[in-house]
Amino acid sequence: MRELRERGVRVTPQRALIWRVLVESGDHFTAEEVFERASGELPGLELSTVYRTLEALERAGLVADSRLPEGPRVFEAHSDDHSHLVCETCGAISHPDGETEQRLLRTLEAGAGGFEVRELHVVARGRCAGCAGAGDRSGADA
Amino acid sequence: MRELRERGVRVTPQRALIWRVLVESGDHFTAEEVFERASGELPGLELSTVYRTLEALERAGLVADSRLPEGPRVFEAHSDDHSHLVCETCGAISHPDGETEQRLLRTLEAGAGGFEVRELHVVARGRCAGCAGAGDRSGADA
DNA sequence: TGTTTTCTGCTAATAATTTGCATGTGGGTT
DNA sequence: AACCCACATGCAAATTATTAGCAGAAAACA
Repeated sequence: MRELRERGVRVTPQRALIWRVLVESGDHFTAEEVFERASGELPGLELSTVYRTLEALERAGLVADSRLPEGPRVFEAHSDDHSHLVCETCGAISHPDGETEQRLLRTLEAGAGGFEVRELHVVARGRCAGCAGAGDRSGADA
Repeated sequence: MRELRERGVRVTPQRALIWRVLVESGDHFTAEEVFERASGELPGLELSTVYRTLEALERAGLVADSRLPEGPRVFEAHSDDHSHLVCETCGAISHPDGETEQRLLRTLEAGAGGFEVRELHVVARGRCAGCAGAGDRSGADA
């Protein structure tokens, strides 16, 4: 867990584990989900510790969080993007690629009349390629 | 308040008032803020009623809500856009114009590899034209 | 190894939102 | 104009998500 130390985050078993959970899955989890996964490997772990760790990792720039239109906050190992594609059919969350993100940013700044964007969060809800292809009409809310 | 009735929303003094508060201000409010403004005119109004009313108006398509990266949900009289420019200096929330929104949508769909976007939420944090122009360095967090 | 600083578990607090229930009322009906 | 009844409201309490306080434990570093 050199990665953490380098960023000035004190390494503890809890932090190393939580970080590993996020990195290995590469997925988005709520604090509760992180807690479930991590406490399997480290019984006695507390949810409040998970929150504090996620906060520490965020301060260090290692983790990012988003508020989707519904449900609690989701956390993920940091990537510079803050854009999410949420599939309403299967629940999967994915990211558009970096170039698309850049285009979104430029598009927005071009049309926002002098607003200087520092941070851009995009959440699209709809159907992922898989679900759209599969049950084109049938699987709409299965 | 014909507008409400037409949309199948039963009209009560509470609902008419809450709707008026949102429409007249044209602004974004938290449930708490709506409550404060409305209960000035209708003492006895309850916060839970505000929540239930906002929910009813949302179901009817008259109100939209967003979850900004921080703070409680904000509600506004419905406009088809779900994009917000949040000024970190003065706190103002504005919208990009409809054309920009359309462009954002097309940009995203073009780059999202088959994801079908049904609803797009964009939140940009930064500085509005006014604040960026005014205190270019001084007013950064005033 | 000792010291200092910072985490962690545990418990309790807070903030935001939702729910249950008895009563009251909008608005179509007679 | 009185009547009905599904639905809304006030009020209180429950839930959910997140944060905070504190005493003991354990990292980092001399």
